[in-house]
Amino acid sequence: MQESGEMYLETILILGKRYPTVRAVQVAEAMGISKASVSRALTRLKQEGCLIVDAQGNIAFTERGRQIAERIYERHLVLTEVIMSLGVDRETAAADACKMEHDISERTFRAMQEHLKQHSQG
Amino acid sequence: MQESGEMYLETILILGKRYPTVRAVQVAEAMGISKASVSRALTRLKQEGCLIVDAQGNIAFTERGRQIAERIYERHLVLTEVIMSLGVDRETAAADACKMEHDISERTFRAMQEHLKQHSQG
DNA sequence: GGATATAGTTATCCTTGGCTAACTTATTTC
DNA sequence: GAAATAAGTTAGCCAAGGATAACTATATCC
Repeated sequence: MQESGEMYLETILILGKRYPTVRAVQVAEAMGISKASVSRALTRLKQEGCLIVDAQGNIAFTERGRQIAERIYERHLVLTEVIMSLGVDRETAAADACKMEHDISERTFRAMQEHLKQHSQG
Repeated sequence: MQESGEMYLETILILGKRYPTVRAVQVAEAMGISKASVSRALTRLKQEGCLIVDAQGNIAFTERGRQIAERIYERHLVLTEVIMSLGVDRETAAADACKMEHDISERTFRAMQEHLKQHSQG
């Protein structure tokens, strides 16, 4: 799974928390890219078994797709908090988290999460 | 400057610390990519005013190129230490630092560096 | 000094991931 | 129900950044 695929899945997950249904045009709007690009990306993500799109154009996750999306979204939230705990403003922290969430190892992510727990509870 | 350009410059900087001269073939070897790819990348980096290659094939930095290389290399070293300070092994930390070094904002980087200072000095 | 090694370049191809333009298909709305 | 709007797809373009293959140029080794 490439960074861009993960970004699509994460965006769809977040849209799904706000709206009863999610369609391609909302993804394009949310990500600030053309609907042509979204259309092609959705085709790839369907082929990769991450998404299902019904006849009405409603986008749904497969189990695999949901797992990837939730993993990335959890990383996004935790990494944003970790960076903010160092004194960085929320907007900068979120932007940096959005890059890091795709890159870092499970080990480093868990270590950062653990560090946050220690320092937010203590 | 794209991530890949930064990786070339960082690699050349590190090779320059170990060897009196640096040539394309060493860069290819160090990065594990073909010399054709290196050749084309060096052409781009020359055009962007980051590198100079003499008639013998020796690669040298311009001021601009050196600044980019050193900025990334400093990030690499500091981020590796930051991640290791969370209990992650050096190899994993270095691999993650290698991704993060290209992505994160100056603000977040400095905050991480500051955090490391506090916690290493005690 | 001629054959082999090594180094570097060029041409061509691939994939990813953007774009616009043009088309089709739905859905509204009068 | 016809026209207009919205949604989605397809085709073709671009740049980045990899790859091979084939070539040139330069060392090095009998």
